Amino acid sequence: MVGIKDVARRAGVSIGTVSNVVNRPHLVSEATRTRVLSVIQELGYVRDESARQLRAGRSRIMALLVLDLGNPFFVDVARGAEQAAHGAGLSVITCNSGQRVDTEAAYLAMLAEQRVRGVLLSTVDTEGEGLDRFRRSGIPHVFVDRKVPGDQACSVSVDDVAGGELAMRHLVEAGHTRIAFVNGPTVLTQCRDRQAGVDAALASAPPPQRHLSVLDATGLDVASGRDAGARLLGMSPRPTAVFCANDLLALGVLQAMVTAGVRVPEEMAIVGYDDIEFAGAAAVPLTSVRQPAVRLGRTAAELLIAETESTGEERQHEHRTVVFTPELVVRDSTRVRRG
Amino acid sequence: MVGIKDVARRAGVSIGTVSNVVNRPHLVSEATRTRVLSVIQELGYVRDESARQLRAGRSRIMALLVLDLGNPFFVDVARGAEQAAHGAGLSVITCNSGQRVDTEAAYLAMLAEQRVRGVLLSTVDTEGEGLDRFRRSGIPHVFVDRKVPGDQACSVSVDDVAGGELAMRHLVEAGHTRIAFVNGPTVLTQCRDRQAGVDAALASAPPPQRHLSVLDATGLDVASGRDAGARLLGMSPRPTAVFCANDLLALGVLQAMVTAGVRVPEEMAIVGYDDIEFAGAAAVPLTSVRQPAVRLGRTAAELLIAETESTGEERQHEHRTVVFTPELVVRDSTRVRRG
DNA sequence: ACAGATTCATGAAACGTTTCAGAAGAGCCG
DNA sequence: CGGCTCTTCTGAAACGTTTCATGAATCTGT
Repeated sequence: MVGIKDVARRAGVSIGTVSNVVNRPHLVSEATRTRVLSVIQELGYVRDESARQLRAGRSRIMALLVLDLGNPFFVDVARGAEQAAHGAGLSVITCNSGQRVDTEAAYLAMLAEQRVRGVLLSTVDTEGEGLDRFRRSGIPHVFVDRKVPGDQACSVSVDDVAGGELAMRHLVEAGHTRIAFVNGPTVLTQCRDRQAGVDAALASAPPPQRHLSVLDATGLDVASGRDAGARLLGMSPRPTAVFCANDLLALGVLQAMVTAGVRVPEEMAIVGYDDIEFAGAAAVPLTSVRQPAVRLGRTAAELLIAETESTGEERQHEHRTVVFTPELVVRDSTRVRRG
Repeated sequence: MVGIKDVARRAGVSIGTVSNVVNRPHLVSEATRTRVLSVIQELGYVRDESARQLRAGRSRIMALLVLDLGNPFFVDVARGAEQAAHGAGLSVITCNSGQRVDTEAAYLAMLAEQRVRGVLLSTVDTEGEGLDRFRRSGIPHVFVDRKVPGDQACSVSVDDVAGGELAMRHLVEAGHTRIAFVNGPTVLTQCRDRQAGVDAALASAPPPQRHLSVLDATGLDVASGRDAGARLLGMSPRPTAVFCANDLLALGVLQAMVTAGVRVPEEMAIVGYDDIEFAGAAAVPLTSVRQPAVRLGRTAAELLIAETESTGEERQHEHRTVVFTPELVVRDSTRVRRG
């Protein structure tokens, strides 16, 4: 593999000069610069980033570790992060843990060894071994979609308690009294918070008393939603409304209802969460709690960039905690149609 | 930042020994090994991968460069690739070009500088500057979802011509004579091939003559599909069936139809492509051409691993070209319902 | 007790860059 | 012409690992 030495020899200059041509072209005379560049072209020289990084000390890569790329919500987060990162001349690499703690830990270890410039974290783990070790590695990081005490790290999130409340209040106000909540794995703070919102909404609701059934789904995907839907169908008395922790779950529940011939929303109202693009295109367009996903990713990346820059120059970095507010988007799945 | 030296000093051994503890533990006595490990633990030492890679010569990262993560098809491809890569002890990083040629070129350059172990390529570019330079860098790579002559590189793809033919023949057999084809950007070979399949199906169809309108969408996403749907609605005489190069386009077209009150499939039959999970959950479940996405990714990664291993030991590597066959999944969007 | 194996630890070279102090030459001023 | 400054280039020292030849110490069998 051709290295900087080969270029130097061939162009009849020192390796320092070649390096300057690549990194600080203004320090090199027009003549030598073009000569060196043409040799680089000719030999197909590609700088070895590991050597560069070893010496220069910093990487130009920002990583994004997400819970599940199968959820379009996180794809939007990634989009936002890329916008901001590219603006700052950084490349973004995405790592998908698929909500597996061990995969997540493996990625965290890899990113730490890689000495990435910074990492955007959306992890399952909140205080396990893997995450802990990573945090001690000293690599700048920002939590995405999880609120974290401001003295520990920056974080950008959406108020999940408020979101859960929004959804449940909507169902309560529509007059439902037997309501189900299909929650995802409660190891996820998002799921716990949304449930807290649900509970709060019910606690503050005016009489009469509502009955809430909580169904725990095994995952946050469409298949788990179908399972939950089947269980829902078997209940008696059957709830008349269901709030799902996630649009994917909601889509699965919806499929189960459609297949079983249960009319939505007349016999079963459904509310999802995230307002992914496919929610509005579903068999029955889904009412959902919208989160500003792209903005979440962009803001997180901006915070991360600010942090990596500040730690270099000033001594101090003040962690920031940004919390966005979710918004309810009402569609047919909870709206009894006229006519 | 704590390095191998610090560990060595603190444990009272040489740096070579520390390295052995980490990489070839069997060469180190039980006693020193545990002592060194506990120091590593205590100091929170994390190996610097750039130094390691510089010396050891090879990375342990496989990259996947995809056209568009917003398309669940590619997320499935990524899933498959991860399965195979993890099996071989490699980490996968995903880079999303979003179909922008310049972003793509930037990622390719980054991956080359990074001296990644290998790259799975799903690019817009087929013979541009960026891709060319990357290929000359000598990093092993396998083309995913694009067939490439076997003397150039390995590739794993699905027969897009056959897929296009499958879809169009289905519409012809259902008796449609005014048919539209909503195609994506024709810079993509996938789109060109699917169109070729469409043409072939029409050419070989028995009389009467069919009329085909080709609409070029600006992207391969839902929004572009809505645009195309609007154009479709404005045509007169309006086609009675439409085949979309992509499920996302199809979902957009479907939305436009539903919004305009055009009944699907009675007034407008729709066929999509990819059979993403959301296709079956759509307002009207979509007929679609299914591709084995996960298998595509897995096979490609396996080929890549084989290539990286063979070039090390033997001198020869025989490029392989794998082509899968797509399959038509018929759903309500083309099936006139009984009753 | 001794040669030969075996086990374990060491020290230094190498990997391909970046960076920096300084040399060489050119241009300018008095 | 001597002393400046400027521009341009050089050579060597780092960066933090891995790896390998070498050496010291212990074990094995006779």
